[in-house]
Amino acid sequence: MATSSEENYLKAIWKLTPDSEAVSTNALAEILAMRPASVTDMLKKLAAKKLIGYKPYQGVKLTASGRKKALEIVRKHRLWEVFLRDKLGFGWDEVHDIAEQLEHIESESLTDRLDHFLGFPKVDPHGDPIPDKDGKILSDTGILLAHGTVKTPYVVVGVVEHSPVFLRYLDSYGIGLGTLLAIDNIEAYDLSVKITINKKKSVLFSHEVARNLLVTEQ
Amino acid sequence: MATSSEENYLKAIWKLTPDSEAVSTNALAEILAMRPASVTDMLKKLAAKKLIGYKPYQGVKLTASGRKKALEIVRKHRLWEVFLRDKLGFGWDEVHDIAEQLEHIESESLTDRLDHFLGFPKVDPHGDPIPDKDGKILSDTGILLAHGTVKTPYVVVGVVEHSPVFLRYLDSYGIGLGTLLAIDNIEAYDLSVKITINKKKSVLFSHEVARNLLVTEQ
DNA sequence: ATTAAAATTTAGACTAGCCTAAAAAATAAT
DNA sequence: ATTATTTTTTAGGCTAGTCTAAATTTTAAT
Ligand SMILES: [Mn+2]
Ligand SMILES: [Mn+2]
Ligand SMILES: [Mn+2]
Ligand SMILES: [Mn+2]
Repeated sequence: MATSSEENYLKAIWKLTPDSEAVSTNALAEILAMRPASVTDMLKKLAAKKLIGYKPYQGVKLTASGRKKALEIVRKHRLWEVFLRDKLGFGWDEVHDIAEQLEHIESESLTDRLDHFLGFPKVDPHGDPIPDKDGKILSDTGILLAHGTVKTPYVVVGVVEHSPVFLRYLDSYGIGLGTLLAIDNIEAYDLSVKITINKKKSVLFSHEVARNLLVTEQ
Repeated sequence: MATSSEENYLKAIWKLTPDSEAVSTNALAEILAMRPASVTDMLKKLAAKKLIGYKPYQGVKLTASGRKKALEIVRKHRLWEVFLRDKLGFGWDEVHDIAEQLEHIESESLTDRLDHFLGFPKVDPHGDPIPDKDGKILSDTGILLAHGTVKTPYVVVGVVEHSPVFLRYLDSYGIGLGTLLAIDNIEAYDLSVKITINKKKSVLFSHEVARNLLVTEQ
């Protein structure tokens, strides 16, 4: 029904406003790595298909059916990421690019059988929640480690930044989903943080790292 | 590198002449369900990329690199078919259409990990051999049941016709890869065959069915 | 050897999806 | 309230991949 390109636009709009606020043409062009003029063209097509609400110069919003479609793509993307890691042994830094292709495979039964095969996972390898068959999706849990308090025991539940280079950096410290972290202290000067990983080694992270890690207490 | 469309053309050429004979424009148009004029256009593009040898009015042949590329697609297609049946539980009548999409996913490591995950299968759900990483592929085994002799014990190793309707017809008789068949007799009038399935029930098949079943002795 | 038929290519057109450059509208600054 | 800046849209252009209709070439039939 929808082309890969259309699906990428819908997903991008959803990512920018999971709660269906208005999104600007430039913001879309930015994350799609495309020119604003191209975005305007596509927005007209999506509007003609009633997948978005679009008034010139006013930004766009997903319609109910557009949001449903976007969540289908997100669901497929995240399920495939789980498959790639759990079944094929890819690292969390490798799964995204391949899932970008796999998310466009069209077959409802494929998606549902995959979900079943994977044991109905709740989150993907980056801790992001996986929408269910009906498009229901849990809200992201966790706070930024950068907003955490000293001495509180935390567990990593997700990442904000998804770039392979960041993920591999975390790998190099043995940090992944489920890793226990505690803040030893926060340096007032540059907000860098001293962290104890898994109750063992203590290391220093920049604020940049701390505000890209999602954690929950306990 | 190659587009999905280009890949489909290369695969179609390979299917028409696995041994790299010349293929006609019309034959390609036929199996690609496209117009000859469109095929001519694409042949020029493939020739420019040195994937085929093309002389106007003379038909086309795959070059070594074109054949390699074609076999990569066939490898991916057949591996995904195995995945869909073995891991997700799809029937052999359902896997082809989904594999038509999955075969275009680009990632060498994905293909190789999938192969490993599946236990390096030798044949796909229809009995067709799966090319290895280097493009080596076994020649099809088996003879047509229609060419078989009475009373010889045969085992089904493949199908010629791949249509879901034919495959489901076989399902309805409990016939799949590995099923034991014996020809009780061949009717001289219309070449219909009386067959014993798995040494149990005996049924009558048209010649049409018999020449779409591949079997080997014993 | 001509002529007829079939196969193939060429010519011209269309859509999707992108682009650049210019125009228009909205927003921010004076 | 103008003017300047930023955002967005319009206009026109390009490529890939398809199509129809017409021309050309090859093959088959007389
Ligand atoms: Mn991802
Ligand atoms: Mn993810
Ligand atoms: Mn197939
Ligand atoms: Mn097959």
